[in-house]
Amino acid sequence: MARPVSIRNEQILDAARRCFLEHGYVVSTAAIAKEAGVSEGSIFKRFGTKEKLFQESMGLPRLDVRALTEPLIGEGEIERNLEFLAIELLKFFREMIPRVLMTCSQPGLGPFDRFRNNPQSMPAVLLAGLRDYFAAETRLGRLRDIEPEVAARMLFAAVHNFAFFEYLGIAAREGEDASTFAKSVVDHLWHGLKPGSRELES
Amino acid sequence: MARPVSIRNEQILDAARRCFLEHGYVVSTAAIAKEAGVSEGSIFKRFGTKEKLFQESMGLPRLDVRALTEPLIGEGEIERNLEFLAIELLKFFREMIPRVLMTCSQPGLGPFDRFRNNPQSMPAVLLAGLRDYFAAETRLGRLRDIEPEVAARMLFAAVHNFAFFEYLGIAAREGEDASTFAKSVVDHLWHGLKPGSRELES
Amino acid sequence: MARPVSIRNEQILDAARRCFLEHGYVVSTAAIAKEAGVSEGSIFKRFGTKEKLFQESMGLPRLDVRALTEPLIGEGEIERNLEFLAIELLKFFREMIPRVLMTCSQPGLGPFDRFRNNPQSMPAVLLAGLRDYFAAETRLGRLRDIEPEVAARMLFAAVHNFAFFEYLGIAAREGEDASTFAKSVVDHLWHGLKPGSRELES
Amino acid sequence: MARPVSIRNEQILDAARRCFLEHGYVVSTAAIAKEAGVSEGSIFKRFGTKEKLFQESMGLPRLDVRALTEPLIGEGEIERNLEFLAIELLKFFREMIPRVLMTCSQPGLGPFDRFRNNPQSMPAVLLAGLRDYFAAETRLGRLRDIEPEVAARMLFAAVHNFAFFEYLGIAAREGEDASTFAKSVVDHLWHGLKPGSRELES
DNA sequence: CATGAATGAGCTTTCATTCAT
DNA sequence: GATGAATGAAAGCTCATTCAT
Repeated sequence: MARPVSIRNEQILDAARRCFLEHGYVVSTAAIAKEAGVSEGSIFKRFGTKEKLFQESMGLPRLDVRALTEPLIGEGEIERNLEFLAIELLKFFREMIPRVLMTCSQPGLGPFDRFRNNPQSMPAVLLAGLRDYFAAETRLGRLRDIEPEVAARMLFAAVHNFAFFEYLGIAAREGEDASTFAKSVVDHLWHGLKPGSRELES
Repeated sequence: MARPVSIRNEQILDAARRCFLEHGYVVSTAAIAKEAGVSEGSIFKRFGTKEKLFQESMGLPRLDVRALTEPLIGEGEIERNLEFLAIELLKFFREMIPRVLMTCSQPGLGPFDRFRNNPQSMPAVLLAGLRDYFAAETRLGRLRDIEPEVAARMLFAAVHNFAFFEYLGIAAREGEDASTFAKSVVDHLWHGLKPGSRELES
Repeated sequence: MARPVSIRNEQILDAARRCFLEHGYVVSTAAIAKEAGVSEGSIFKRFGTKEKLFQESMGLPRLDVRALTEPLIGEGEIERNLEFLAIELLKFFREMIPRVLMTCSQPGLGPFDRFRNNPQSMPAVLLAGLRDYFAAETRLGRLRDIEPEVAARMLFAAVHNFAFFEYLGIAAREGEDASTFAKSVVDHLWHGLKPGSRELES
Repeated sequence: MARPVSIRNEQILDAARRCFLEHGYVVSTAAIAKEAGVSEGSIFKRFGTKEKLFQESMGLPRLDVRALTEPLIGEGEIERNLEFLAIELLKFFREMIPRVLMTCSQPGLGPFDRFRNNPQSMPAVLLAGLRDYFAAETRLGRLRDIEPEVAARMLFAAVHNFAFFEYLGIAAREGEDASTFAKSVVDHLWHGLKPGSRELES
């Protein structure tokens, strides 16, 4: 009986996300409304305030890391598994990093409250998932007796940094693509830097 | 003959830095003036616009990485050297990261223009310095025949990530301190993850 | 469907005109908003900048002088016709002069650009209209063989000066009203100053 | 014994006049100081406020019209005398008009208070001087029995209008110079517009 | 439900004026 | 006397939010 909704929330959130990422929090709600093709009134009917709109549009995606790692435990070559995980992580980071960086600009709105000492926060959960994978493989003897937290962190950090530099346009290495990077990182992580360590393999 | 200058630029820049980092770019110039203990007029006399003030106050510190690495080449244990470098990097990142993140919130003012494809940008120079150190040690045979770019990036990434998580308050590991972290990272990077690689040492 | 417009542009322009004429360009937009009974925001929504508002509110009225002169050609007594034109011109100048003077205060916004060497500008068109009337009457032999530009200019100038003095409150002659002034001017212009020229009539 | 004054008031007033005439009252005191080559402080030491500076720098020049007219009474041809007076008036108006127009923009500062109903004001005095000349010549029978106020006003108005249009850049007539204009005006004023009035001369 | 006109608080910026030297 | 650094009040303008339709 009532008039049906004709504007989808996603339509507004997508536009808001584009605007915020391009211009920062200071972009005007009028600009967002125009980008979304709706009236300013509609935005406020739905989201109440600009802050709420910002938070919702900058909401972090989730990655079910356990769904990725569990099938790998004890299966295949570890190096291949790690490369696979690196690539998957990278896809995720490419989406996440711009949003995290943008929200960092608004302390109080930002991820600070959500992240601070919160083991349920997305990065903490993600890291825990990786750590559990390394722990499982260690228990199976497929890895040296390492600290799984540290190994997980190093893989995570390498990929995070790659995505971060990519986003900022920092030219770390000429024409480096993601898969080459993943292979190199895993190779170095696997064999270590110590001289002689690789040669002993044969 | 005229009234002498009684307000140092640093006094304003420090206040601006504190305000921007605490509240984001949206903090008002009035608040900055109050924090600095000067009039708004004085701020604009010195810096012209809020944008300029933001850029100057968020200006990135430089780290002379070669001054750190050069004395290390061929000297002492590599692992100790890497731990030392990690700690120094961390000190630097703790200062730099908040500024980079904050400026990322204002595309157009931000580091984007300064970073994009610019091999003279601070992160690129820093990374190059580390790479050269790894290359030098490799040439001396003190490292396995690795890709120095990759090794440098992995160290850089690990420290960067540590500082990043620290800033965001992400609880990666209970009560982990910097020096412990550095030791662990270097240990894993040195020996690698491959089973058996450490035991062969003895 | 949206809220209907409830503020007419004229409402703002009239208020702006009153304020500018009373206090000069330096009057604040806040004062204009108050005078108009609207918010400052509404003024800027409509006119963009104070400059634009000034220009629009000080826009010069037009006088269709040909519509006035054409019915007069060859009809009635010339002296009466000229008195009629003087009175009409005066009405127009009373509205126009304050605006021209006010805009002269803002070189760059003022009438300078619109007037300079522009034969389509209001004063030029007005003068041309008068000149054509004098030329037409001269062709009909109802005027001495004069230069119509000069005659037109003299009538125009006399009325312009009357309005100018009136606006500035310069007491040129005790208690002189417009119609008396018009009669006197036309009389002197018609008969000239030369002695004996009038007496010959009878 | 005391330090001698090293800045002349004229230096400041000239600069102020140039600035006000070019940019209007809104020009900043800083700009005036720069133009004058002195410090802002010095301006305020001398003139107290911007308003006072404006008024002093826009002060109207005086013309001793009686000194011009009295030698002419009863001497030479009237037409030549009137042309001479027109040219002298024009020189004066060229200096005066920009200042009057500029001050009109600041009601309250402007000439309003000085002009309003003030028979001692410069324009009133000027006009009275001209009127007395016409009256004197009329008494001598060298003019038709006219109203001297009106004749004076017509001459004054014609020259005023010429200077006014010149200042605004209004193209009244192609390539008209001052002396031609003066001759034409006096000729028309002298002989009048009535047909036949000239021919009777011979 | 959707609109966009209207608002007013608050922003950045300017600038006349003061003051320490 | 002369300077120009410093001020702070107020300006022009923006924009998140409300509201009448």
